[in-house]
Amino acid sequence: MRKLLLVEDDSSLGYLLTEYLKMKDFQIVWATNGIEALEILKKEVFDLIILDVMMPEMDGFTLAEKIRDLYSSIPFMFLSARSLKIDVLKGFSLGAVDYLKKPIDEEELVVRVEALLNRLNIGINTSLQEEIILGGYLFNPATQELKYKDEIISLTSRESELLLFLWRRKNELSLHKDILTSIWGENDYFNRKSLNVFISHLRKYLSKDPRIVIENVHNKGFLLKVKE
Amino acid sequence: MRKLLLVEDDSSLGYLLTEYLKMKDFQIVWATNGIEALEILKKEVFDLIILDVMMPEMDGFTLAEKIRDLYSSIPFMFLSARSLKIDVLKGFSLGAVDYLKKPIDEEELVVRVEALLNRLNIGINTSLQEEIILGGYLFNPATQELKYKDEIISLTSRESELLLFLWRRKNELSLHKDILTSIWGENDYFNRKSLNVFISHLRKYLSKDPRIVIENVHNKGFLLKVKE
DNA sequence: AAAAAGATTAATAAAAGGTTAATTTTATTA
DNA sequence: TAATAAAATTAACCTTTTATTAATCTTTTT
Repeated sequence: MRKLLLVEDDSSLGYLLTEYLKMKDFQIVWATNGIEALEILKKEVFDLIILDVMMPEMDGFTLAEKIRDLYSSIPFMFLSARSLKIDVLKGFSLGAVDYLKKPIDEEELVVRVEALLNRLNIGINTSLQEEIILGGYLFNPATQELKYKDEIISLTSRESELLLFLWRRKNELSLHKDILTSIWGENDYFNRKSLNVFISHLRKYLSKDPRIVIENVHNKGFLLKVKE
Repeated sequence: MRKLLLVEDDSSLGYLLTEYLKMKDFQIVWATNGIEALEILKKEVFDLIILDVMMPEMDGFTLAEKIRDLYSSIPFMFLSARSLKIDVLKGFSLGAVDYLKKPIDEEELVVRVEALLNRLNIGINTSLQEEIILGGYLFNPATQELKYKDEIISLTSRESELLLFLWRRKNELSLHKDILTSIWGENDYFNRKSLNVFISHLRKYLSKDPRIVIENVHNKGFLLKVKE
């Protein structure tokens, strides 16, 4: 889970943002001033810090400088009512990854934070084609590859479609009828024979991990079981 | 040097931003519409794309979708007079790294672009010498040259475009459909035959380094694998 | 035990892919 | 503008891959 530190002295805005970000599945710690923020940073690790600029005692810019010097790798962004150009430029010159002008729209804040963390964590060359974890196997439906340790098994289109179909209903029964009409287009005697052949292929490929099994329910269909 | 593609139909704003960004030591190419932008992207590599949202013919959101599907690794940001929340959210949901509301302040644009490039991908897409490292090869899409040690292979335009296309989606599947519609313009039987010929050429050129291979996924597409 | 359904391996034919060469198109230059 | 060169497309031919069908054996159900 992504963990954020919010530094905001205004208690109503602080509370609102904290609750909203929690709802959006962020882990969030709220500090009400700079000193507290620095104390928290000594003990915990964060993915991103969100700083208000105008705060009593220590303003956000000063705090950002300290954070940058002490923990240079943690990205931070500003929230500010001061939307003067000079302030925005100052924010970025201190190394901010973003500068949001108040009034803050919580939804916009969330999508910006997500865009930032996605880029930062996952990196530039992240594939949109994701891999499915299947016990000790990795299955990539886009490239039709099934990996087990160093070994790569190239699946055919039908094999890949069938495995994906079963995986989407894993631990649930997939009816012959549904598989055949969805993948083959027609539910008849010959296609059903064909389905048996492909089930057999998949079982062979998946035999390296006993936690992954394709079970038959007599006269009903098949079932991809993924154990614990 | 960092290389940007600006897509902006308004000529005075386009000119202003182009000149300003040049002054700030960016290499910048300005396209006035989506079609032109896609043509340029076939031949050149960029670190960041800046898109206007409201444009005739093809709007920025539609263009962004195409860019994301074809060249998933290039970050893009929006410039827009439409500051409605729904537009900002749409921009980020398409995968934008930032969304700036017009009127644009050039200085703020520059610091945001710099912050992005510093954080995200310094020198990932365009290296200083503009050359792409491909195992033991150096590929320069601008000069269409592929170097291996002392040897220089001159690629034709098609060969170069195809290699660039595959490289931008390296280790991911590039669908026949996407390659053909992007490079040939039309996805038909004959162009697909032609594609096979060019794949064959590239494989021959790239055969000196076994870490670089072009794999086929039957009935789906091709995949440039760059190992370790 | 008989009949039906399922599993597995192998054989076959169709489609897709790979490669080289010939032909057409496009660009260059004399 | 005609001759030449280069590039892209099309053709021809061969190889590989794939889905289907067949053949045979095993399991399940009644």
